[in-house]
Amino acid sequence: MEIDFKRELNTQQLEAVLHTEGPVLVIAGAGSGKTRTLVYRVARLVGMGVDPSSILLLTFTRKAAQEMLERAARIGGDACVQVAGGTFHSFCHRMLRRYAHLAGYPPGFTIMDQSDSQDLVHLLGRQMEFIGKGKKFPSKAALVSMFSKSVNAGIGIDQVVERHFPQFTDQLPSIGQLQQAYINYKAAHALMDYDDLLLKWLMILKDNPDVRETIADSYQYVMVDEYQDTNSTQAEMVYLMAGDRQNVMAVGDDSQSIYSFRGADFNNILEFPKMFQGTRIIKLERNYRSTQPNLDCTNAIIANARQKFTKKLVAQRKGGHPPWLYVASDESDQAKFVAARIRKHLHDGIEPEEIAVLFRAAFHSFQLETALGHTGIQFVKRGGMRLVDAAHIKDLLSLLKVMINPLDRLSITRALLLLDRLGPKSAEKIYAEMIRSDAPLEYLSRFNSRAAWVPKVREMGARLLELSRCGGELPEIVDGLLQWYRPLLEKHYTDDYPKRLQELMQLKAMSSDYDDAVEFLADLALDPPEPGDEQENQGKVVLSTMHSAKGLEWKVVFVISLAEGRFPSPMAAARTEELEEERRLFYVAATRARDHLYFCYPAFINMQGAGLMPARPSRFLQEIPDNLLEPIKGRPASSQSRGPVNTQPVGNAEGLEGPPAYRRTAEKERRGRSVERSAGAAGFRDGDRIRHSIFGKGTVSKIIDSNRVEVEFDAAGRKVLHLQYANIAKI
DNA sequence: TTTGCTTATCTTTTT
DNA sequence: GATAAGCAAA
Repeated sequence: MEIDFKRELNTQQLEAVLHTEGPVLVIAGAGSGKTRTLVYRVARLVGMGVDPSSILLLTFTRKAAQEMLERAARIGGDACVQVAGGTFHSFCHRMLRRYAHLAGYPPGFTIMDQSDSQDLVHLLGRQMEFIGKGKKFPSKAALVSMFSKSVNAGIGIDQVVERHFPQFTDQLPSIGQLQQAYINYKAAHALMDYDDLLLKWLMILKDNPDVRETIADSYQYVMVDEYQDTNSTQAEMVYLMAGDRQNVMAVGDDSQSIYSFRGADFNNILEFPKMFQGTRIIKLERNYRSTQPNLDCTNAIIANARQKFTKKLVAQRKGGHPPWLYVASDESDQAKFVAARIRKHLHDGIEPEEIAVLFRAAFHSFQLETALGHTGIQFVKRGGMRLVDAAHIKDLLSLLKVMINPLDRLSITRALLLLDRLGPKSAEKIYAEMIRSDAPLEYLSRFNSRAAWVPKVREMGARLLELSRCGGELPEIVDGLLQWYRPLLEKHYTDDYPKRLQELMQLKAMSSDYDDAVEFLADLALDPPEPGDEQENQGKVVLSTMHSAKGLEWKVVFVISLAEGRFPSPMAAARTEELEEERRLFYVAATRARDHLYFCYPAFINMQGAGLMPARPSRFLQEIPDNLLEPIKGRPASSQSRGPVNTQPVGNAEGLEGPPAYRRTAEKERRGRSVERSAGAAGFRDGDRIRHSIFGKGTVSKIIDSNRVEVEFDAAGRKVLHLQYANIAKI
């Protein structure tokens, strides 16, 4: 798509600022050309002779970064693709590979993705017998999100629990202990989770003026997209990397902040001018995407927000039609309606990839998926379950991980459990013995005991050993693992193994872009493959969660399941802050449409346990004045009227609004915190011989301060270790 | 110790 | 409808 220069430069302010230096904040509404502004600036700078690799462009997804650079290249020349950056996480990862030793990690650290973190927390929780007994305990997902919130908000775990998980207040001591165990384990095994990537890099920037200088020198211009979705760590990082030059350009929209659940704070965008003195603020308030009737409606949605936002959009396009509203009799009727409408639009000549269906949670589209299947309409689904979370993918990856690091406890256990008649107990035992061995894989390949599964274990060990020694290309290695795994796959997933096998082949294909398994695994964690990554999504309708729709647009957009109990999410109903975020989410969803916008909700929804229940329209839908929507008549059988009419039947949606269960437990007495820090007096001296759980034996070569020592490992080289974290002992 | 069966629980959103 | 915990039997 060619970029329309006149459009870009419709404000003189913008034109002026594109040439100048210093901090700039672009506050821009939906469809106002935020991304274009960045693209244009990159192109302009490179066109003016700025070295592209000195421009740092930080975005939210890697795909967004790529797309922007390609667009910039079309205006500013091919050199634009050399611009540095990507996602915050991948950028931090690159920096840490270089500087991790400054934070006490070896450069060969391993990245944990969300599910790795959950698995680890689960394991540790079981070990300390917090998880597993009859008592009610937080799910591993809840625990991980507690730990993450604690890190991102910079507050203690006790406050996180009190504020966001009051139902678990009585278990605070165990939760605190578990958090400490989690932190210790990560440090001792050179593991980093998503938060660590950001945090450790920030720490290095803070503690090392020389690194900070080097970075500030190499990046003359720093640009950040979707600034409303950054957290305070990211904001601070940007500040430090900008150095004295303060050439930072941030672009965002405070009314589109939808990621606070993972630490984003849209106050960042409001505080930007305070952080950077002399910030020029540009507001883009013209909307080039939607038509005025659609915009009137989306403006009405956001107008009800508690917090007043900084701008109101005016459409630049003429004509158009107000959003349609369809009240389906139930979810299957909703699916049929959407499928039929999609068919109509396709018939009218709209390309499939110009049509999207958006919903709050991944499972809301299940019925639609079957309906589309019946009508033969092809689709891709974005959001929800990721490929890398599927059991068979994890199985294969665990084999690869064991090959790289035979002491990776979670992976070795997972791999061993694949074997017949080998259960958790035996796996633990084998692992315990492997740790003590000098060559764990060889040990595995000669494993001896009286159990029936011994030959299988040996076979597995031998295969892993052979592949790790063969020195083949990565795809060959993956193929070798796959051949070993295939019989197990077929046995275990008798009904759908062909599909799973195909996905494994896809994984193998992806690995061919890498020389190194470590790099491959890191990328899988940071940039998990999406179904729509390749050209495959051409010619297919898009089904997407509202979150995954951010930054995208389509000609035709359906927003479905807008019923209380579905949207806003019942999980968010208890807290006004979260409800406000749901409203912004609705705003994001509705502003994705260029021409045709549909809202749908089923008059009856299936609630877990309760069966079919009458549903009211979402509160956000009810807030929209009637004249801004155009109802569509449904089938005769369905109740078509909008509004509270549907709530009259007995046992209506009131059940959804009962007091949240935790209120009751929250009242319970709270026990004092008893999280204790581990004693700090380590007493190491120069020349001490020590042993580290991962790096093996070494000699202390330098005492840096009371917290850190430098160790010369016999095998693993020189490392700086934090005594607080590292698991080392004198020998 | 493993497995297979039953039952409960619960389902946001994602780098 | 998927996943995990609980329990009984091999």
